[in-house]
Amino acid sequence: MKATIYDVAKEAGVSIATVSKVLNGKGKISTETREAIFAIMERLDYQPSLIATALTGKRTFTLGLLVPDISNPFFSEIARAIEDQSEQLGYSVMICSTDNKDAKVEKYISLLQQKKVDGIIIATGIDNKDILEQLLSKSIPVVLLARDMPLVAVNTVVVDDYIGGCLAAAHLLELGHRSVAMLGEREKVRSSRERVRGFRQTLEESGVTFTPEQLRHCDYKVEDSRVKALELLSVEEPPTAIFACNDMLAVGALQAAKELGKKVPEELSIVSFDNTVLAAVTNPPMTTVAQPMEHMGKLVVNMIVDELQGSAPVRQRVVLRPELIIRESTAAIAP
Amino acid sequence: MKATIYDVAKEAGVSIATVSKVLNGKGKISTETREAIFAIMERLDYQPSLIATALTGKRTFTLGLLVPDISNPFFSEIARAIEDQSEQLGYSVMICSTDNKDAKVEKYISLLQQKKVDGIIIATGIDNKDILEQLLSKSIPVVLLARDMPLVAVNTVVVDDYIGGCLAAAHLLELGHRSVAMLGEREKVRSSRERVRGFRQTLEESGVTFTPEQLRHCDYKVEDSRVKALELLSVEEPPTAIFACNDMLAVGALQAAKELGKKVPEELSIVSFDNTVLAAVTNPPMTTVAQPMEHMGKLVVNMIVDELQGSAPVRQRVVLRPELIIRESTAAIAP
DNA sequence: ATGAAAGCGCTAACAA
DNA sequence: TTGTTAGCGCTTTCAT
Repeated sequence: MKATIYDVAKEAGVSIATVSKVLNGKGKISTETREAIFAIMERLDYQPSLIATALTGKRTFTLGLLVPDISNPFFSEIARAIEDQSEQLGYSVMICSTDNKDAKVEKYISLLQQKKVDGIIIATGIDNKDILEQLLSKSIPVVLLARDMPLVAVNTVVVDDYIGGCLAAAHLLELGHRSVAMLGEREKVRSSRERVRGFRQTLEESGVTFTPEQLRHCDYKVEDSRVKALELLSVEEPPTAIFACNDMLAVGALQAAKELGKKVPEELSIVSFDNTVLAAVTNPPMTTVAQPMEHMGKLVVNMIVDELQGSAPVRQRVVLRPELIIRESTAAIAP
Repeated sequence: MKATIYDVAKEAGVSIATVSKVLNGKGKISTETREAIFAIMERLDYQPSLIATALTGKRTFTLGLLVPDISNPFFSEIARAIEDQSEQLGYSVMICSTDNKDAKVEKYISLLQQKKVDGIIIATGIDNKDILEQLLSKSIPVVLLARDMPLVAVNTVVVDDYIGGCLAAAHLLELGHRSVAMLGEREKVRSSRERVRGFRQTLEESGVTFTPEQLRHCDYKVEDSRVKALELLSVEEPPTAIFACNDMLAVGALQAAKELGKKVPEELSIVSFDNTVLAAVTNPPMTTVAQPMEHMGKLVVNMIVDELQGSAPVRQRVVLRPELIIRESTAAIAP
């Protein structure tokens, strides 16, 4: 079997307490025994059991990450950022794909608690806020990422969706577009609504009208957005630009344009949101409102670890500024 | 604090042994006390600590997953499949992105062992096979996924890369292509070499020559493959088709074609490998050799869990057949 | 049908 | 400087 602290102690002719001390660099231990013990640990290939450690009340050094779907590029990119920072700080991360189903959320949350994870990062939608509130009462650090529940007092890291919408609109306006459309996510998605709001408001401030018919809500599927984009483009006087709420939806718009024989960006400009790998890979490469994913991931694990360290600050809500990345899917309208 | 088994026992006026038994449905317990105990567990919102359970020698119900990079669509899609099957079977999964660095691999493996994961799925490259051999001596189930180390006796799930290469060549041949090129991964990547081998052999069997100059090795970056594709296409008599070793490289080829003003598929056919979301999202959608990712994920966790259940079969190597998905990036050569 | 007690591997007082 | 001992929360004989 694997060597335990007892094996090391016996082999070194000391008590387990001594071994434990050198292991944790605590107490006063003579250099000789310390060295000897290290040597023996090495020789026995001793690895302290984190399970046992955790049982004595210490951390498990594991974080839970709830996302809708880890195979969605946005979340897998975020996950990578979170994993990297976690690893830096000595933590591992457990991924949980919820498909945005409350039932799965509840199941995973309870599982994570049983596994005594040190903190939970929630990047998935939760319809029933009671689930979240109950979790918060459990004295385990929780941070919402890329999701917002303004009515709940919980640490949050989000991008400023409203500004993102503004950025997209301003860019299009600057290129001379006056007739634009938008592809949003389902209505209940808050961030999508905010993007719409910023987009619309910026347009209207420039005297460009944006009516409900110029907005379509889609599922997160290119097929759906393709169809919706087709609708948007098949009217009497089609828009010259489309703002899609995320990269995947923008792909659908791109396909619709191709289907209609419209050249992008010459005949139709498209701007997306997120800046995942998808945006860089389309043809043409997509102009997009980028979310600072690495930064978000880093921040969110730092917040959790800070809270664990006791330096528990007041509940905070960090709002990051998105950034417009101009690539080749947008152009000035033909004169 | 959280309720423990002691709280439940006390509340029910029984011993913790009894509670433990009803918890695990073991031993003989009168229906009355059983019901009573369940009621109390409910009321106290009692959740057994999996840490404590694990310490008594049982499973941790956690699997480790080593991938090069979880933000790479191929691996995030595989991860999703693994997560789903794990969840079905009651396991959680811990992700570890190694960047294909042996040092990170070693670090993560040791960490996973300390956390007493029940099994490890390795979908990352390992240069030094000693690392793997040492792990295998540890009596913890290990399965290699989408990676091959023929010299090591370890359970493996892979796709038949050779056949994949054949499929791509056969498709191109059938469309009339006689002058083709290929974008591979770095030479040390075994699966890439196999794809090349199948591709070349099928061509040669049809009397089509395939020389070393028609093959370029790339890093996993669209920028690199774009450059290499540009080279391939900038010769006297450029190929009429390119087979890229994975979807990302195919994107680079697509960009190169565009840069040269070559229409895909009219003037250049492209076939890729993997069938991740990228292949579906390009313009035109990519013809690709698909890996059965969901199936691979499912299989690999089943193998681990079977081994844990003691039904330990002999070491096996499961080779899945890839499948050609024809989309719009390939066409017959102009007459 | 139920309970007492040992043990899983480690940490943390408190002694010595 | 080092050792003794009591937990942490649960499982599992072995008694009763």
